[in-house]
Amino acid sequence: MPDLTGWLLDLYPDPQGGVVLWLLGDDGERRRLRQPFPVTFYAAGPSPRLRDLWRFLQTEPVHLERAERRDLFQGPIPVLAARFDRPADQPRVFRRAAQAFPDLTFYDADLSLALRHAAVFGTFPLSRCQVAATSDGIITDLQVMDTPWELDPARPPLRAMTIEPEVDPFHAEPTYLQVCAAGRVYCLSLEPARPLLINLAALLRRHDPDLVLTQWGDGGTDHRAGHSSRGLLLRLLDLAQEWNIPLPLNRDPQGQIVHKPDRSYAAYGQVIYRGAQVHLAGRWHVDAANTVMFHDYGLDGVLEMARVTALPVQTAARVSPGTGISAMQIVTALRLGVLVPYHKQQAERPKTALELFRSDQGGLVYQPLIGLHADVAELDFVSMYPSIMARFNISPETVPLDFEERNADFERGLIPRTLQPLLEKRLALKQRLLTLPAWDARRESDRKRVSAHKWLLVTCFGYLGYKNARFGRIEAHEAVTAYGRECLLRAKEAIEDLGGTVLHMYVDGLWVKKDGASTPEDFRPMMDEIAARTGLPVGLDGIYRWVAFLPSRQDSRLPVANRYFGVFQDGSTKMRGIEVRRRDTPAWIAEAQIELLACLAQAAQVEDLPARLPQAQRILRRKLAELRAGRVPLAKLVVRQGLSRELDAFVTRSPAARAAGQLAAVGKHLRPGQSVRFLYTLGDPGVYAWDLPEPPDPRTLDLRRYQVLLLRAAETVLQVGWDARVRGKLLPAGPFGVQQGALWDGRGGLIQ
DNA sequence: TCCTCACGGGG
DNA sequence: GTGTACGTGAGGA
Repeated sequence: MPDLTGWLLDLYPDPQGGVVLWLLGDDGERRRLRQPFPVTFYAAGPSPRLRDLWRFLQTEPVHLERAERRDLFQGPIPVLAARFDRPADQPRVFRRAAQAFPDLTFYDADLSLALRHAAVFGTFPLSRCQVAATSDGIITDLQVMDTPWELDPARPPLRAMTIEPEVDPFHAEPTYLQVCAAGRVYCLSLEPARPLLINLAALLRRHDPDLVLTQWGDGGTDHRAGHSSRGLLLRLLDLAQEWNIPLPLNRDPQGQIVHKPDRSYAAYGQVIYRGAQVHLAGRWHVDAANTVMFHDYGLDGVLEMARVTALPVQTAARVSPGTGISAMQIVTALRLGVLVPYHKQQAERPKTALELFRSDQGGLVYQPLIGLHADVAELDFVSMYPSIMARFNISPETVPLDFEERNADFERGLIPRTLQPLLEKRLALKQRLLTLPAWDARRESDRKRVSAHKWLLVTCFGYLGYKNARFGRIEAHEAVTAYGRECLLRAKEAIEDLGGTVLHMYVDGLWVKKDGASTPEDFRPMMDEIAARTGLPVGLDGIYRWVAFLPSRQDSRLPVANRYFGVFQDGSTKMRGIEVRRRDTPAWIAEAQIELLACLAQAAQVEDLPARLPQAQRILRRKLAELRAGRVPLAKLVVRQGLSRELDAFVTRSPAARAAGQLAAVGKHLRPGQSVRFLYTLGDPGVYAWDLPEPPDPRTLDLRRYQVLLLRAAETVLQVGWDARVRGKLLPAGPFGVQQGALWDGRGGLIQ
């Protein structure tokens, strides 16, 4: 076979030995190729125990030898190397070894084949490959011609097919599938099964898609049975078996369809639910309804995630960014010849009081000056924590060193090496976004790629602080936050030295005022000075015409960090920490708050704000009238809240728990991490779950409850122009005079 | 008044 | 096949 060039689509273990690679050739052919690819895991420990392990493994299909490899912290150590010509055997043999020798330390033992391949050949999903292969498809040479860091990689002519039922199976039983391929739409009735299967199989054969994009193809929970269920794809395969009609969902006839059950886990201080997964061989299955942050970064973001992490597309689509950055660290380690510790699943033990005390030092927060402020610049450090790790070479193996020492020439750590190209690519994409004209099709795609990078960078920091992480170390985590605080304080000094006032600081942002300064150029010297004093770049998020830092609701004399809203010079608004930003705020309330703020935003300067109040009051009265007249669509009044635990584990029956209870009563069991939707209703139990079979009765709506929610949200934004004692008088700065409830009479009525 | 629970932040 | 920490605010008891 002559040399082939094309894009790498997929890579997985070959049961016959080595790996299977799917290549989308420049000639448009999809080829299944095979490549010998031995993999090795290592064990370290006392010599007699390693000899025992050697004897233990002798009956297995493995080559054994003594060797020396580098541990990240200890440097070179003696190890027993176990090499497999058939990577498919490695997980099973390792499990046996780990069980029999729990006292030994294992390395490179639980690594995905794609990452190992990436470390050796530089492959990643959709990498441009040049391949020499024998006539029966065995690769003899493989060269990767590009890197994950290209801004404009050559776009492969991917074929996509979407398969979706017409409704979410959680809400109703679907009756047909809508299938789109090559610009055509087909509707396939789910009943009867025989023509469905024959037609779907024909479509799959005719279009032979590289990507099968579904809604609910993965599945999730079976709400009738209360356990994990078979999603759309598995149900189709069940049917195919029942009717004995082959359904070629897999492109690889010898490949397995991999099914992973659903689960709930704790992450980021909350519980997350992940539905069951179905992975195909030789083509990708992506379930848009079961893909982490698909709405945030879409298919472009998923492909970008796969490129930079080297995780297979189907995995990249479903894992959290934490796993993505971890994958990148693993590849870095493998390339450096550093051993990757086996990742034990340790139960998290409660932290001791000392640990709690130690970890108490997070980002620096400087309480804001409550009130309205004009001509305020918001300066943000760009990707602060990742930049600190890269700039000051903070990595588990390089801490502790103090701030000044950091500038000295130390060997680059594992984490900075991993982050550096990511930071550079993100910056380059962001810069290009600023220059691309609005009509350029690359804009949307770049935006999504930037978003995917952001999440990788953000989680890298959190991951450092997790004690079970492969390359985590709490001291490194603390070093990052310590540097962050140091940089923020240096920035404050720089601002004050140049005559500015810092109104508020929050982890990586500063809100700054300076007499006579109102344009970006006016703030430029400050930014340059901050960059010079900290070594980190700062960006100008914008200059507010006016911004309001809100007081605490519990005690209006106290400021709270990060509750504010304001209007930039270009007329756009920014809000943080208030009702609109919360996922559990009903759409109608959020829209009202946005409308009220848009009304205030028409004030070009602070002095014009009081004149906006009559208009704001009219908006509010109109909203209330809408509600009372029953003209608000019920869907816009739905509250959506996550559930952090199983139903019987709730100590207090919160509205969300009561709504979940109603669903459970009709057999729809929600698992931790899933969310429940409900309306506030009159009487007991005060809520009505949105997903109950019977539609809610609009007459039972708790209108007073919604009025309270509306007026509370209105009060949050209107207090800037409203004083309870001096009606309509503006309070330009300093504490607001408004008290909680000043706008309304407590019974849902508006104070006139 | 105290306790429980959900949420934010990053663009 | 994951991963922070902490403060605020709302609702229940």
